[in-house]
Amino acid sequence: MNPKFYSLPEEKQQQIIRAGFRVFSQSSYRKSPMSEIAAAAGISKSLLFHYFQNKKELYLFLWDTCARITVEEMEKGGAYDQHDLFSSMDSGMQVKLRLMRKYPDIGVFAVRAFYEKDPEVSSDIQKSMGQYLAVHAGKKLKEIDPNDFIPGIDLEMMYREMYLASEGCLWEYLQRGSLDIDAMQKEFEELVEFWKKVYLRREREDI
Amino acid sequence: MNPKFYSLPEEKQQQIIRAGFRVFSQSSYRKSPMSEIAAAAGISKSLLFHYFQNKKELYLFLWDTCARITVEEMEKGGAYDQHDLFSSMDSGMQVKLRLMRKYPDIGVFAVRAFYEKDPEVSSDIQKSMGQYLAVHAGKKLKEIDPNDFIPGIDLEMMYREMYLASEGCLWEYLQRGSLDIDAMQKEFEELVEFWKKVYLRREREDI
DNA sequence: GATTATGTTGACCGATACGGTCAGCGGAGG
DNA sequence: CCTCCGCTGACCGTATCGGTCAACATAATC
Repeated sequence: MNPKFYSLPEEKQQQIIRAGFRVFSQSSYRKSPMSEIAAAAGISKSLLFHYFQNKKELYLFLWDTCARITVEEMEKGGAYDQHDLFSSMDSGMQVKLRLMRKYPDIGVFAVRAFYEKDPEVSSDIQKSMGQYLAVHAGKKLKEIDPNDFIPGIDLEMMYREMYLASEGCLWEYLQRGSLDIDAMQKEFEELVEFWKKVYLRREREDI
Repeated sequence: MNPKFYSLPEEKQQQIIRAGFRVFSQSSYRKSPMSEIAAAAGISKSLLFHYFQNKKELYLFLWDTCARITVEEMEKGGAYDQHDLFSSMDSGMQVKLRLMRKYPDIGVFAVRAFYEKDPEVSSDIQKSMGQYLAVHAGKKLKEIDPNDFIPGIDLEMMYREMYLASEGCLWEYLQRGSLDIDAMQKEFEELVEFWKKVYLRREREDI
């Protein structure tokens, strides 16, 4: 790819990246035309080909960018640090939301790219994903203390249940085209409050 | 549309419908070619045009079929009947799962069609949706008794939380291409059991 | 003001894919 | 043998695709 892309004003770089995420998140690789990305970025198709040699290069660049900034933001946001269950879930979601504010379609793009079947790119995606997993694996949650929670509860189910509800929340907002991240954030925080009240031992006693 | 479609063996009708749901659920209306649907259905493009005058007619037929069979199955499954919270949630999900067994992509198709922006079909979709809503609206849940649940719980939050987790569960399974409905059903039942234990008053006392 | 370097585009190319048509194949029934 | 009918491959005109290129605009350099 053309190194001049990086000397572009940051605003313009992000415009192009956002456009790429947007278009590639809506259709498969093969059905996402360069012309559409250029139009969404507000530049000409020629200029897009000036920065990226071909479609594949742009696609893999976007995938790499997606993975890179996700890890960066996660580290910056302290999502890998050792906290209690709720606050680590909270910091993880905060990072996700901050990322979506900057790049609204990054989440859907990541999922689509990961499951992309087109032989022109699929193997590269899988290989790259493997490297990222190898580097950042093993960052686990601190062992949680069962005594913090209401007695008899299935902690694994509780965790999975919270995860699923978070995903469902995200997915529901993604469905409507115009995603209101402020509303999402507020709803997510309400969810966490609700879980604390229901699942935590001491909080329950306050009722 | 050609009435001969209905005199086709049911198996073949379903093949075509399934293929339509599949292709239209993966891309937008404009980017879903008839040739791909025909190939997925195992018939020639010509034959597809023999049963449906054009792409739009097929699309609207699929949308109508989707709405019709959903309502039919919901009624047959007793999802509109008056039950307690958990069992009505359960029967609703059972219907959804049974539908997905027969037409794996019907759910994603419905969502995509509802949010479809293409002017060639969007207005027809919205109009048709309005009619369905007008007919089947107002079927509400029975008033639930707060005394059944643990004291002090926010019932509205509880309901929304359960809804979100169900959606998140569905969405997660949909992401992996090959969806294992049996596993989904099992996991959903586990979720309901978990909720009962955590949210219901008498169940909690059993612990 | 002339010249050069840099950023950007519209027009264009060959190839492919699209929605839709149609003549005709092949098998079953008369 | 003929006729009907389900079904297809080949085809048509057009649109769109990935990618190229000459040229325009703008600003810096001399």
